[in-house]
Amino acid sequence: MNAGRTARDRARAELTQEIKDAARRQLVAEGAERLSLRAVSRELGMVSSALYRYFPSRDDLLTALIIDAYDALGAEAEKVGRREQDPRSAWVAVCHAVRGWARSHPQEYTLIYGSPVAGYKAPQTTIQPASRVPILMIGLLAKAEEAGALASPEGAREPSGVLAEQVATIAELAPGVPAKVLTRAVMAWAQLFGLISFELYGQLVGTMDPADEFFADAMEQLADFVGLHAA
Amino acid sequence: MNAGRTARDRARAELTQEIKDAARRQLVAEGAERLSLRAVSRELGMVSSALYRYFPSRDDLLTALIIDAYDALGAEAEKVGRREQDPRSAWVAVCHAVRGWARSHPQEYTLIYGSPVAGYKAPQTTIQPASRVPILMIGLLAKAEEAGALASPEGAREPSGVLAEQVATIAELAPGVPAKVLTRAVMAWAQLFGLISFELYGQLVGTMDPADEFFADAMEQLADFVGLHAA
DNA sequence: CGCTGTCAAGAGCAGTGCTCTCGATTTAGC
DNA sequence: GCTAAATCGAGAGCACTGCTCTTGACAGCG
Repeated sequence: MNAGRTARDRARAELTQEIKDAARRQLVAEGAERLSLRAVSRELGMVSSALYRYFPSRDDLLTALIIDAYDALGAEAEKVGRREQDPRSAWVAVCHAVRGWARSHPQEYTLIYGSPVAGYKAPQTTIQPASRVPILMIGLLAKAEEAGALASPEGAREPSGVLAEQVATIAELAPGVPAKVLTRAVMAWAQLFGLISFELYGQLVGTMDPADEFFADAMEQLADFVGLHAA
Repeated sequence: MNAGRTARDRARAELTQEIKDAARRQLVAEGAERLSLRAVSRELGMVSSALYRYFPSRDDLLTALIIDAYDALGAEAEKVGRREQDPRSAWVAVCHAVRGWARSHPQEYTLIYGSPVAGYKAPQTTIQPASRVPILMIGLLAKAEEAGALASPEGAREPSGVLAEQVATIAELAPGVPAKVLTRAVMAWAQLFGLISFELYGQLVGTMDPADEFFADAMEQLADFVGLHAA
């Protein structure tokens, strides 16, 4: 469990964590674009230039927070998903868990699923933690398929051309799941985040807000849509 | 067409428009949060403090741009919608128009449908232009219903409780359209913007990107989903 | 003509990200 | 154990930002 060999290494690791924690507090309180290195350094009682020994730029600090946020959401979703036996229940529970996490961590949600921070270019290191939840949900479809509890959607066209190739890359994660289900899964994925973003950013005010019942209804319909049988 | 009576009034109206135009250029080039009053004033050859005679704050300038963006998208969608006879074709065409506008005006799209700018609170004046597109799409459903071309979705539960009340407020815009269709319409609305945001913000990279075929397929399925018959 | 309201300009405040230099301290190699 | 190298926090400074306040000039109206 010894993080580093020398005292300096340990101190560095600890301080790095403290910086991230202070930055996260600021993020939660003020939002991503108001996250200020100088304010973080003030909170830690150090001078602003010292921060640059730990994070080369503000964007790098943001990247660290982004990865942490993806991992936190991924861990939460996986935990909830494991609790359910039946794939459909797990799918619906994961959807509700994602919404719950987004509502209790709106700034972190915005950081990863909102519009990108100006001038910020996400590095490759974020895509692995970013794919935890989608992989989890695709996995649930595969599990349902194995159990024979996945219906192939009616009326949907069989993907062809470029779309068929794209679906094929996803299909590697879920052998046996029909292509028509996979395109619907991506639709469902976007639907989930569209609804959450609308709710969080006030686009539903005046109509479906508060959205608890509407969201629950939508998630049931979405589970039907991707072919998950009701238990 | 005379904007103001005195020369001063006319100059003021012109300058206000010039400020908005310069600000929009900056928005397109740099993004909303990098929009700088000082840079706008530099471009116009005036001093920064003079801008405050026209827009009391940066947020007020943003509000003006937001309203313009909503109106531009709304006008575009309405134009495309009018070109189509059949409600389903119009619905699908409007969806594609929204995506097209978003792709050609990503910063303006982000301004109105992305995560809110930090500390910015949208004033009431934005909600009327914001509702042009949803009202248009609900109207298409009502038109289809009148023509007897709207199928009531199977498998969907009839809304009850709070949800039923919420749907009732929407139903005033679309008399005759079944409640089950209206909840699906809101889902479709969120689906559309979820997909566009995913595409714009790189969440589809590695899977469905480029998204043209996928988007087209999704929109057809979505039209089915809300009960619009294929022509 | 003179008053009043409007205007652009400029200085200034408090804040930002980031760079560079400067001693002090710790680590690592011999 | 001693020295050279790496690392560290501190501080000054640059080029920005939104915004406020004051000042002096000008236009419009009675």
